[in-house]
Amino acid sequence: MSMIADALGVSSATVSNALSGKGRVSVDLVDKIRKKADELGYVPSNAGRALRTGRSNVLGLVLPDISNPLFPQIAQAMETAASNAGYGVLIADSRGNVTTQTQAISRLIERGVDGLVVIPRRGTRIGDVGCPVAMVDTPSTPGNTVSADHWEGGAKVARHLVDLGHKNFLLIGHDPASNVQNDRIGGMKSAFGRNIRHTTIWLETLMRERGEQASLGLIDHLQNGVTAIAAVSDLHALRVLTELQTAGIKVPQQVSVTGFDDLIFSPVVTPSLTTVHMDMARIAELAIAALVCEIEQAKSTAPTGKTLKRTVTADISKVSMELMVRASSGPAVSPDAPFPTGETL
Amino acid sequence: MSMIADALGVSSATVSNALSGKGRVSVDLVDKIRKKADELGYVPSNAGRALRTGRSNVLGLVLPDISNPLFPQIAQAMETAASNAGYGVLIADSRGNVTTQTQAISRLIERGVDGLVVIPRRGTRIGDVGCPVAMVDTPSTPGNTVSADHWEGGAKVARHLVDLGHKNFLLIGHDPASNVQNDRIGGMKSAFGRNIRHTTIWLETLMRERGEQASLGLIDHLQNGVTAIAAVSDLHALRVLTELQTAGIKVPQQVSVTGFDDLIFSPVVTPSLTTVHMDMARIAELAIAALVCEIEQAKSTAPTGKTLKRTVTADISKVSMELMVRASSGPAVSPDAPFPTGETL
DNA sequence: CTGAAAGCGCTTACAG
DNA sequence: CTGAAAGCGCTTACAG
Repeated sequence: MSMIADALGVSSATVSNALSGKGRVSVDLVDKIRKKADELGYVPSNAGRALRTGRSNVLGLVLPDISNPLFPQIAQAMETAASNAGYGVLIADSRGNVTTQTQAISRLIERGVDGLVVIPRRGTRIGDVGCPVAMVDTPSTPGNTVSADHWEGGAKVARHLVDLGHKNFLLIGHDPASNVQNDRIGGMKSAFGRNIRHTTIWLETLMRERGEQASLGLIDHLQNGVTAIAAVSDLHALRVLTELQTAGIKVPQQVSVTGFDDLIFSPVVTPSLTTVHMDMARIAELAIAALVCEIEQAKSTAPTGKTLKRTVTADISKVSMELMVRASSGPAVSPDAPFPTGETL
Repeated sequence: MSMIADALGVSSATVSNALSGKGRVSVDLVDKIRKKADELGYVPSNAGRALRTGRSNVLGLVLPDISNPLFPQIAQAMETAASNAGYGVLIADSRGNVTTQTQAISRLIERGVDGLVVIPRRGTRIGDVGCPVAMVDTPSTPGNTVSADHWEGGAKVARHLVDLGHKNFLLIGHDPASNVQNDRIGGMKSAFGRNIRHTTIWLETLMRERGEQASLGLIDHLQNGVTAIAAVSDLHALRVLTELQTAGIKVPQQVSVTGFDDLIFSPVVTPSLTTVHMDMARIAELAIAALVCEIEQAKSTAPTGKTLKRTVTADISKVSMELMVRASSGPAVSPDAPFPTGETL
């Protein structure tokens, strides 16, 4: 910056003012300075600015464990939203447990992030960490900033299946401690009338009891009259789908299968998976906006002495989910017809 | 820091020396300073340090397009490796095209990263960006720093299938411009003797010609004697697998199917997918190590005036891939037996 | 073994 | 409209 100032015979203060567009500099000088800056390939030093302003323009993104196939969507959406707001994104993986999540958070704080977006591990609460935090989990989680309306999503798939004539459901969850999964399943149940039968199985519990490779016992359920299997994730839906297909059972002719999240493989498998899609871009935008707003306020609070109340954002905290009807769901088999046994049963 | 110094009646220089362990401070003073620092909850300012040392201790990770389901593994491995080396990771998504890749890179540079790990878009070359760059693509790409030995991986699956008696292959790629995919397919072909027949189809080409939903025409190939289908990604293998199953064809009894990358769903589908696994943790470690090494050199180069040659690391630049034999590959159907037609053919 | 001093690159009152 | 000056928090020669 001082090079520009010297080259033009002005002060560095003027250069700073010109480049930041804070006015107070004549138009021609601004032009000359801009030109010179480009010419010299000037790149402002973040460190200098950060030291002076006390803000790094970097946000931290704390993700739960890696195995979540939704991670790409989340990270990409957050990066885009942050970048549009002028922020960079530092990532941290909380690798499963709460301890590493805490460590990850402090590592980010040490790096001087201005705020944190955290996708918490199964509803862990984040204490006060000394900087603004936007939490994205599910509307029912206390402290949640923005998230998809998982409950509504559950209700949507369930209604879709009920409309197709299904009356006997198998609901598949993974982790009974997950708020998101509970909301999805809760939403499904809320859409069932009293003449709908349904049972829920939690894969983690099942696998802990019977081992990783345990069969899901799908066939038994089908013989008990289940005609629709709704999973809380496309990953589980895929597992169900392939297990059924291998047993010679036709989807959706004999059973309908639905998932959640619209994962990358969902549209390309055969039959393509009916699922519920999340508008991650929107969620990220809102989360980042909330964060940036809090950061700005924090800045203005100190000088003015006024403590601005956090804007109540209850009305924008739920982002609607979209039902994607594809090929894996269809009309229920007539309830009178005996269950058509698959060839390898 | 000055608070600690004041509280203890020493200079901030001493506090700095004590905390950084650069010696030159008596043991008891170090102890006292440490204690005080903890007591006051001292967190060193990255900005201050960065401004002074000219290094941010942050690395940039440039990823190609979001749809790559390998992204979680990559990001997580890089974050872990970087974090172990004392670096944070700033992400940037190059969203498809080369222009945004370039923009992403300059954004990271502006944020003051000390180095860049870039997973390039289909073999785009990265020019001089003014900071150390580690590129992870495939050994055959000029300028590649570290990567899995995709060629060897291809050879491994192919050999596995040949050993099972397969003599007629369908090879499935996606993007003919991808170095990685070409190496994988090249490796496969290298393992075929002269009595092996094989044809290759590229999905992107096919879909551009016939539309997104185009059938892969698998049945035709099977009727022409194909007994093994090897894809360059589990995603395509899954597509093939479900398309075959829906057509009533048994995997692996009638056809073997293999993929690449050991994606999250591969072990849980039925039949579980035979695939090739990449040691991302190792690759990330080596990439970060190479980068850190270059960064350190850059630092020491200036004062000493010596220009250290970049260490030749050709011998560690290929990380071996591991064949994961699972349920989707099996013995070839006898070449004499007529192809057993699936029920819906 | 410890301290005084300079300076990394920026921004922001303040004066002119 | 422009400039001189101070200071953000650290580290690093250099003196003592």
